[in-house]
Amino acid sequence: MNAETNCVQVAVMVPLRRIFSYAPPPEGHLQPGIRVRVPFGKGKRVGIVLGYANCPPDITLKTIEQVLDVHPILPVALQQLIQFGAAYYHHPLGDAWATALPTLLRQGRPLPKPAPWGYRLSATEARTAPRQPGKLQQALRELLVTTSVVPEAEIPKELRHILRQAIRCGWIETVTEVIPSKPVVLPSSHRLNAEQESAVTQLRMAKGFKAWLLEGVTGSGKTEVYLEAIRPHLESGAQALILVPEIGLTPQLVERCQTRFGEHRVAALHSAQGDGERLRIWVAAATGQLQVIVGTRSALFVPLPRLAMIIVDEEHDPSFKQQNGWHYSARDLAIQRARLENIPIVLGSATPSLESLYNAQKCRYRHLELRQRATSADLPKMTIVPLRRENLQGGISSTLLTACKETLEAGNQVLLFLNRRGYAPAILCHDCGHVVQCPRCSAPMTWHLQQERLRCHHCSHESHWPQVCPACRSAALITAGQGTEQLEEVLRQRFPQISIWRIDRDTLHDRDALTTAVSDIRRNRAAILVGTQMLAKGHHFPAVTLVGVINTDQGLFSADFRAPERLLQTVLQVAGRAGREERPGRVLLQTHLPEHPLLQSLAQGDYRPPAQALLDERRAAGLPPFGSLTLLRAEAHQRWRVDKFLRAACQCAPPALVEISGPTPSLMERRAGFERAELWIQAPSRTQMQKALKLWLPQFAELHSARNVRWTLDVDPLLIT
DNA sequence: AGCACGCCGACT
DNA sequence: GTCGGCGTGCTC
Repeated sequence: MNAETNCVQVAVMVPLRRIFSYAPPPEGHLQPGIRVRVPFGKGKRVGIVLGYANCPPDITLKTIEQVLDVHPILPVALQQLIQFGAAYYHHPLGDAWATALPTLLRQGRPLPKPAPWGYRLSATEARTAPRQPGKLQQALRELLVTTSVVPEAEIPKELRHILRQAIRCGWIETVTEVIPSKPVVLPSSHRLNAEQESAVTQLRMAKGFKAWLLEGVTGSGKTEVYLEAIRPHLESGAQALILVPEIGLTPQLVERCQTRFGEHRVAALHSAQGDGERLRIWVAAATGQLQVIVGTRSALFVPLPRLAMIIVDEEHDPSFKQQNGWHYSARDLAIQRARLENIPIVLGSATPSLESLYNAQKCRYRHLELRQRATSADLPKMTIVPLRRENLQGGISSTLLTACKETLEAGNQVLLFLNRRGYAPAILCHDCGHVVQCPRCSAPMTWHLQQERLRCHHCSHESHWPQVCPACRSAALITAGQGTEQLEEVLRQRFPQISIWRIDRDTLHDRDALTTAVSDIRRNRAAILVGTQMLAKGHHFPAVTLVGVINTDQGLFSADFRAPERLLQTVLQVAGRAGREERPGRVLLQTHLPEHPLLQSLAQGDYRPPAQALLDERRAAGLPPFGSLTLLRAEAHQRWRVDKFLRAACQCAPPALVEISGPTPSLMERRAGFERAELWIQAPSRTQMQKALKLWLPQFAELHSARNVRWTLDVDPLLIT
């Protein structure tokens, strides 16, 4: 045996930062990217072949038990993407692969055969003269004689059952691979304005890798630009990938793509689908049968052999960053994928992340702007409502109540945004001030009136309303603060005749609930919508002319340095719900800090000036996107173990490359019964950060104090929780 | 992450 | 006398 081929390197799908070696199977040479089943410990695991290596002959290797694929399960570019992403986020390679593959493939199921793409006359049949009885048979034959392969989608419905019969008889055969048929000319769309036109033209001219930031105010028709930019690619048979932050946004976008490009060319891919359905779509994408995939984070890894363009919609949205397991940013890795596949990528948003704005300013991205709303509706007017000395009812000022009344009387709709579920975010003792805490987290319990339960929003803990104060035994416990449930209650008392919808995770249970609610709302006249984040994203409510932001101040005091940025983005996002169609809208921002410069700037209605101010603050503080940030988080049942580990990690840090602060307790010191703390690691550049982590990580992984401590690295963290 | 081995409390 | 708690150690 060749010295270089005596053992196979396998990334086993376990969260271990190691590659395992196995003796080759009798099947012969295995290409990188092929799945194998290997004996591992007591059991068996699925792994990915990485290549061959020269192993010392004295160690005994187990043998690869089963080769699961004939060809690599992912094309080379995606293999490289996973490799890159695992290295960049310092995550075990096998686990990164597990995250990237659909569940059934991860579990070792064979790659299913693709559904038939089209049909043709079998070789013998094509030569013989037509002799099929019956009109339908004759029609089918004529259809197939004129074209070499007829796509599934072009077979008329009434011929379908005859087709199945003909396949059984053998005079027609199925074709799975896509045969690029005559060039498709897709029906053209409605008119673009000059800005959209110019953006589309530039995007269509892009050749090879190039990143674009498409910054367009809400209602400026970004989606239209995406669709028109990918159109020529689809017409020539290529594919496009559209990433969206949440499942809630997929149905409407998929529908829009389908009406324009044809139902059979477009599919959604997201976690609410069943494993089987997901795999079917994955295979159809991988064989080129589907041309447009609209998907959430994990759809980034779907193989698309003729991929021509990637779109990341709402690129600023934090959902693109995975919060557990492999902490990757689908937006950042999408850029890497575009680079590896040498294709253009578009990041779109009305409120781009400061990272992307900065990259655009540094000319790393080409900047496209849409300043006009596509419909002639004006941007809503924003007004600050000072809350000091206001008489608040369930958190609503009389100013906002009056505005609601006027709006409803005019037959229009009101949207009230409050990013807090439940009835009250806390309950406290009127006598001693004690706040009822979750026993397992350092967070107050939220009161849910309908279910009559106290719930912790950070772990699964629930309890009932306490009889007496746990601290002083007083019975005078009262709710503190307002959640959406309470807001809804107050509004029902105030406007008994008006329909009120509350949209949050507590009122919407299944995945269609939001879509149903949205269409109900659209059919209604005067109505009030109360909701959290969920309501703010993407949906159009044409009759909404008043938006009230109940608790604007929430984002101004957070210890998370990104909170003000998110505040800007969220407020402008909800503001964008108002005054679409031809009705002018207005937005009222309730605040105790009316003079706050950020709010003053935001109230002008433009994103850019306040965003630029925040960017300048970040520069001064040396925070991202200026310099690179990584968090080393640790948690354990005992606080001393956490500190001991983090201090030991500090000790062995490569000097001069990075600046370390901490250990500091996490924003939420206790969560689900774990004590948590973290180290802040800063470096002047991403490159330098990577260099340091590469030297550092293997060392602290070996630390004695690392036992009993769960630790994770979060490179480019988004939420400081 | 699993899964086993390994030493100390409340039960048939 | 056992059943079983989760501490700790390993997985080619």
